[in-house]
Amino acid sequence: MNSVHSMATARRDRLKAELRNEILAAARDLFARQGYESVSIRKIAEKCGCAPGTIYLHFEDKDQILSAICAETFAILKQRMAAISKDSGDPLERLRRSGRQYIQFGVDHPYHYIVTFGVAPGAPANKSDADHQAGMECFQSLRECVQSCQQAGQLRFADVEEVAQALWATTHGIVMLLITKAGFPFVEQTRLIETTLDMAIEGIRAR
Amino acid sequence: MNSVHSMATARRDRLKAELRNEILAAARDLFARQGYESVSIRKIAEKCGCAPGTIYLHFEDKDQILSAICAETFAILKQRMAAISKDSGDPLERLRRSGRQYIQFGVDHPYHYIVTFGVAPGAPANKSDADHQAGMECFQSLRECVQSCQQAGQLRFADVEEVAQALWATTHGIVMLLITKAGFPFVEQTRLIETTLDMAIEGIRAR
DNA sequence: GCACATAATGAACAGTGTTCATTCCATGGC
DNA sequence: GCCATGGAATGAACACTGTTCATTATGTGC
Repeated sequence: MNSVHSMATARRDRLKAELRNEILAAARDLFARQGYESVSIRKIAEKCGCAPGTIYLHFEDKDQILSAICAETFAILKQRMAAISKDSGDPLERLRRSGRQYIQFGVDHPYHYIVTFGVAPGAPANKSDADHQAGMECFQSLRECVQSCQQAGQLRFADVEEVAQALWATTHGIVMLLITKAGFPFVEQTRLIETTLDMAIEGIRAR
Repeated sequence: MNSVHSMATARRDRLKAELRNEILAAARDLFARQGYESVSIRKIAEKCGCAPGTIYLHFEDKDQILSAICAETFAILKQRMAAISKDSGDPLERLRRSGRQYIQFGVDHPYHYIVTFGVAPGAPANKSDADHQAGMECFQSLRECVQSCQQAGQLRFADVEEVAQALWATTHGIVMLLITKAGFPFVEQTRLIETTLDMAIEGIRAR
């Protein structure tokens, strides 16, 4: 074979990519239904009709499967956040929508959120840089929203970075609470989220 | 033996409680250092010099060990929070001190905090009632602080529970961020904490 | 038809949480 | 002192986990 891009090679690659997608689809469904820890490689293999070992031809390890799913999902979040940050209208209201979007995303995709933002401190070397990169890009949109609020003179604070980080803490906090303390008798979720957003927005608004 | 409370029985009970505490101590240390998932029953058993099976004479399962540790941490925090909630002075300022104390506790005891508040999701049917109870009691002080703010007419919101939970989310968020994202280029820590507290307090203050 | 490269396999390995028949041993009665 | 008793401790065993790797199958190019 003198060419790397023969007809047959292309076909093989397509088939390989197909199985990869089947594995991802199976894993996505099982993770969402039963949680990451409860889903074994063998369960994923069975669901997509291949042997356990085969999965390791497509993914380095179990974590990489979750990472791949996260990458997909976070691409969506990044897109939504970026879209909002480019909207017109009152900057503070844009900031509120941005926060709402962020929180909603975390609540809707708890496992993806945990992997990217909720890693334990003791873990050595932790997750891949790609995971962090995706998360940081989402934060950038929030930063831009705060920036435009300040430029419109609507901020009570001088330091944009400071406010952006405080807002991140707030939204991150409510997501983590709702995710990890699901058993706690929280007030109705939407109402709690709106109150938190209101508190945060009114807390940074210029007087 | 005609009495259930003989001298010998008391001694046996004391020895049993001692081993229980040794197991807890070993588990607390290992969980904090390596994380819940990475610590096996056998590792705990080895560290406190007993057989794996012995642990199941003192705890129903691995989750129950974590629950017991969480209870301890809740107790410490509850004590500190309760002390502040009984202080005198401006209610909103008391609330600010309360939040500061909570955040400081988390930052000072990152591993305990993580073990108690940062557990992964997906737990089937979630935690025991004992965990809920401990959490409620700990949260009660914050609730009381918010309550007295409202009674003093200093609250912009009507629902005390709602505000208390939103404040919890905010403080929890900054603790988790500072702990789990230690590598992120945060603004100077004290300044970030004070800004966040300021944002929250000003966000709920009556106009 | 044959050789070759790659994909797929599934048994095997070291680990996990948990169980349970067995052993140990301090205690109480004689 | 000796023995029976009952709870505490054991550790082998079970069914599972993520992961590896020698082996097998399969589609491709000549």
